[in-house]
Amino acid sequence: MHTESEIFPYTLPVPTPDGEFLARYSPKGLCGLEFPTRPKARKTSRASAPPPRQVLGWHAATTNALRRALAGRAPRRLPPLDLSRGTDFQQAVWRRLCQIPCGQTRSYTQLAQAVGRPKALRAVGGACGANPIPVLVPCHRLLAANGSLGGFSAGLDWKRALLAREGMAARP
DNA sequence: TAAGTGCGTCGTT
DNA sequence: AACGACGCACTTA
Repeated sequence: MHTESEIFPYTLPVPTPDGEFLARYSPKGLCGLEFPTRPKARKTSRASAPPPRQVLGWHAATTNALRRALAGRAPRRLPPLDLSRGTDFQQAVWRRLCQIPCGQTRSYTQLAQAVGRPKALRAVGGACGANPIPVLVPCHRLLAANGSLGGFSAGLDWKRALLAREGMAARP
């Protein structure tokens, strides 16, 4: 018997000029995105179970959105994002991140205020580090209060590059 | 100015 | 109970 939980998540490659990202799909939508991993063997999608039509549609949206985001342009349309695996606090942070327009930045403090926990700025950093869909959920648009980069799970080079492509300059 | 230290704060493990 | 993708005050060089 095949239940959804046995088949999902589907993992599909996303070829981009920056390398091959990996997109993961739950029954609800895109639930994970991974930066290109260096030399190793690619984690392939389950060959035994071809993705349903719906997932392929989502994946097309993901591919277009990601390529556009990597070029420093706002995606025209996003696949449904499944952020349900996060805590309430994390989901609140992630949703708020999605409201920061391309080409703009906020501070960790500002985001903490925006989710109604003005003193939880450090926890906001933690939530960013747990962001399952980087780039499309733009955690790279959060900078430290003094304008410096702050941190980035995938490496500060990525954060710098993403911001630069959006026309943002990181403070030396 | 730049770099390092200490501490408050709070969600997560 | 310990640990951060923070921020601020303060000390040193």
